Amino acid sequence: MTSTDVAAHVGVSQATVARAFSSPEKVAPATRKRVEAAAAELGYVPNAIARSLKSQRTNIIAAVVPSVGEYWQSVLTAFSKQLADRRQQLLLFSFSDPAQLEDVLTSLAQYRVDGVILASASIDAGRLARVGSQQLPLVAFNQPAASGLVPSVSVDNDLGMRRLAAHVVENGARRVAYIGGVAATSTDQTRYRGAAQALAQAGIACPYTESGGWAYEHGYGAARELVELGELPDAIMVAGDELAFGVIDALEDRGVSVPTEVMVTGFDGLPQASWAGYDLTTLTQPVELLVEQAIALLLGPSEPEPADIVVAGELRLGRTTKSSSIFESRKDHG
Amino acid sequence: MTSTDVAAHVGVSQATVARAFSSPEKVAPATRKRVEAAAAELGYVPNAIARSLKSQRTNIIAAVVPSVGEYWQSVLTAFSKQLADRRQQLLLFSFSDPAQLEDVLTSLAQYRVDGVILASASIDAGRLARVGSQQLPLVAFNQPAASGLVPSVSVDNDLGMRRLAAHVVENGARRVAYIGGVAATSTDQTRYRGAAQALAQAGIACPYTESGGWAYEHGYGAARELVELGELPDAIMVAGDELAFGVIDALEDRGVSVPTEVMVTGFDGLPQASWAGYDLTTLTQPVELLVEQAIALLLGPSEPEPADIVVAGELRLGRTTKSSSIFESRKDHG
DNA sequence: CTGAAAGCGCTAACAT
DNA sequence: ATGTTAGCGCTTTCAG
Repeated sequence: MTSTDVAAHVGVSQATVARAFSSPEKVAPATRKRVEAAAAELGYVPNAIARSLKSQRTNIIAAVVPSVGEYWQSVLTAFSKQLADRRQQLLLFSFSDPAQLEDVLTSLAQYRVDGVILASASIDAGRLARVGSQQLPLVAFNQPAASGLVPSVSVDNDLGMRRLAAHVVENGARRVAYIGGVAATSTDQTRYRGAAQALAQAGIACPYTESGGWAYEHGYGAARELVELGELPDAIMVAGDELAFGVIDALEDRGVSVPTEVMVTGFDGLPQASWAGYDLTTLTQPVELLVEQAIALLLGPSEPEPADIVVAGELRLGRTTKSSSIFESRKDHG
Repeated sequence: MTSTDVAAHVGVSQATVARAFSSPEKVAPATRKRVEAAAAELGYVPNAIARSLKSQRTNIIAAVVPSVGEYWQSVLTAFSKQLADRRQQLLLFSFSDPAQLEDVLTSLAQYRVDGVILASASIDAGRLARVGSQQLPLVAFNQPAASGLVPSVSVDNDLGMRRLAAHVVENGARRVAYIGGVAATSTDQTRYRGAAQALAQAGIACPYTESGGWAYEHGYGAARELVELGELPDAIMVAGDELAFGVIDALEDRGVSVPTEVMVTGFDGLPQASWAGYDLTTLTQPVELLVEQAIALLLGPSEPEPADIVVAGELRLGRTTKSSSIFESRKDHG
């Protein structure tokens, strides 16, 4: 079914049918009705592919997202929703291994999408710069390393970790351990730096342990090792919520109670952090807002130099740090 | 950058450049090298949009998926991965409200995708039939109601619930309650029927409570009401894992211990079900396998009549039902 | 093996 | 307000 078929059926030119759909105001109401009726009858729908070829706009935004991780899934959902509101579609490119990225970016280039959201901590600066040098509108999502190279939107990792650190210190923590995700990523580095610096100001050290990933298992494993080494700190600051869930479960499996013996903080503000089972103290990322900004950067007029938007998150106080009284009584006795 | 530009640069015809990319074997090795070199230098990548216009294949599969729910996110990830392996892209259409479905299906039609995955419990049979009558290859994912109307792939809800029911009965449950999701959906109905029938065979009733959704909060709310009504059963069978997490947390928040006082079962086998914090007894859906079958149905030769594939899940025994001893001792005393 | 030429279905001047 | 016409970048006969 093409516009030509409909045109023949109605007895107008193909161009009129096309206009009836792409700019209805340019066609007489009566003609438009007849065209619409015929289209409905014949089951005609304009061909977006053909339209794109001519107009050079696809109304498709590509999202390059890691295929795993609770956090990315929530981000994806937000993008998909907000893009739908703007009549854009989301073409999904997920990858599990940074090595696949090359392929992904190649097949992406073929689709002449209107813009790309690059959401992954594990893209190195070199590649980023190369992608950024293309024509294609691009925005890096939550990748501190992208700052300056390409337009980017991130949560304020530094501020967020400082606030979490301040909170555990207020709650009496004197010895703090930090469990990171993947040390090579800029997100991990930025978060750790924020925590370490804030704690240093309170005269507290913050030894870093790399868990090697961002998933539950990684957190679980890292915390188990910490327990086995003995010498548990007052608080464990964890680089991400999913990791933190693993940390909490590992601790409690080994009889270490949270927060009575050890406080735990996360980062991200996943829905599950609010679930009663964990009720995690964390830094909630304003995902909707971040996504909104990213889309604005992508679809809006391109700035002369790459904009870097940093949005503050919100401290969520859960029961994994509610232990001021415990520490105060400890101090009384110590 | 077009094939014509590259052709001019190399000194061959545009057709040769196009062939060098779409069917390299039809072009002399020497020419191909020169074309490839020029393309790399000029940054040329074939335009998939233009290709699709001519070839009538987009290599894009659309997925229509609810925008919320842990389960759908895991399904989406599986699709995205497996489609990438087959060099297909995933165009995502998410919707939060069944009312939006109409719009979604319309914009979907414009993109002339090669196939559609319809994954949502809340599409009524009428609409399904209408969509199915189009040209477009289609597969319904985990929608028992679709069976017979359009090709479909689902987990064996009935068998799964029967096995869970058998398990709780073996573990000594004599009074069982069922917490459903959305009663109007075929998934909910099929699961409940399986549980109710299996329990009936053991002479056990299975009163149904609708929680009104599939999210954590719905499970939490439904369980809270159950507790407030008093009269707790030996086991609560829940229609989905995410609901079950809410149920467990609601019970424990009110001092009802799981599984000592009440056993809980889920359905889906989300990653979180294996997390130590919940360690839920559930029916694990073989998501990878389901997705594989769905893709095969979509991309393979179309059958004369709609195929309905039903795949059995796997029983996962967690600690939310490990309580045989408790019940046995109760029986001793009762 | 390579080139010439005709479209795929639509948009956007331009003309009427 | 509508029709005519020329492409968008590619694939694909058909010749050579």
